[in-house]
Amino acid sequence: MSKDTLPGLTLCNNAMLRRAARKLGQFYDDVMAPSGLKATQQGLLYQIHIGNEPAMGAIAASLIMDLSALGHTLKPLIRDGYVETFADPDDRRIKRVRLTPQGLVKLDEAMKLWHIAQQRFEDVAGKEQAERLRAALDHIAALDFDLPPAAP
Amino acid sequence: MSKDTLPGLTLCNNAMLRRAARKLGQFYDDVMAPSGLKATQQGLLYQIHIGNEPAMGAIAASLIMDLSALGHTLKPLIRDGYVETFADPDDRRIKRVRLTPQGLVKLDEAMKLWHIAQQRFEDVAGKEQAERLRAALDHIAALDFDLPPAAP
DNA sequence: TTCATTTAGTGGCATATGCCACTATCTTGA
DNA sequence: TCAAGATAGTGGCATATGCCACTAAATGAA
Repeated sequence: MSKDTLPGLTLCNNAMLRRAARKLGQFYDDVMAPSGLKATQQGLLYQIHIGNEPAMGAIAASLIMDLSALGHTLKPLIRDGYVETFADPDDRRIKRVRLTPQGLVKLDEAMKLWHIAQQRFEDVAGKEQAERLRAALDHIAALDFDLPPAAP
Repeated sequence: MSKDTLPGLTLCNNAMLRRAARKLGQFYDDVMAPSGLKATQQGLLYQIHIGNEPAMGAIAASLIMDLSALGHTLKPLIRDGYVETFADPDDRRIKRVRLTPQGLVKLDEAMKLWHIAQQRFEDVAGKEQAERLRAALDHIAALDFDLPPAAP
């Protein structure tokens, strides 16, 4: 196969996913910029908000994110006073997370912008398509890629 | 609306996209680990390979990636001797990129692993579904979110 | 030709994410 | 009860990505 006829990156599921994520991330970030939050941060604040003072591990699990990555991502939000953590009294290994009052205010502000971005996306991409896409992405996130171990 | 009944993050197109990207990225990275390349690096090497000594701007455009981000991402690959750059003789602003011989060898090695990951993904997710997903993602990447300027 | 404008990249700074080694806690089995 | 093993997070290091200010080079208009 000559190099000139090689298929592009459109064949790689992972590459396409990342590429679309960059595109959409830029758009959502753009719209959210006035709040001073990135879309990822807004999403994280929201996840904390809807959780019941969730443990870090629980947040990481629902976002399918490495626990240490979550810790890093949380740092600027704690530094800026939007989030605070406290040890679970029943198990001091567990660190729980909650929004501060300012965090709640900031989340409200960010959610307004999020709605704008979300609406604009669905206007452009189509509401049905967006819904199907989210379902497909949720499905992927739930897949199990482990090879079944040889049954004993 | 009570906090307990708030919808989860499954409603945000961007959050779902990032979440799926983390999941799939972890899987592809896992499979590619023996090559010492991350999936992103393999994708970048491939993109350089199929291009005709592409300019940095051209690569960034096809990957929908910030030009400076591409520059950063390229650094470890240059440091490890897989990629080299040279100024375009006709326009010295332009910097072109190509694989070194070792880069080509490494890409071959990585592509073998990529095929395994890709195959496994399509086994688990379904070949048809994967194809539809890639098409949907490509569609999103091509969208234009700009609000139409008020017609003069 | 000359200077303003546009184009292509770079470098610095900041967030996003992951892996690994290590610490602090719980849990459990002897 | 106590030591081995499992759990939850942290910190360090590395890559992934973006924005902004700045430089170099080409283009275009006066």
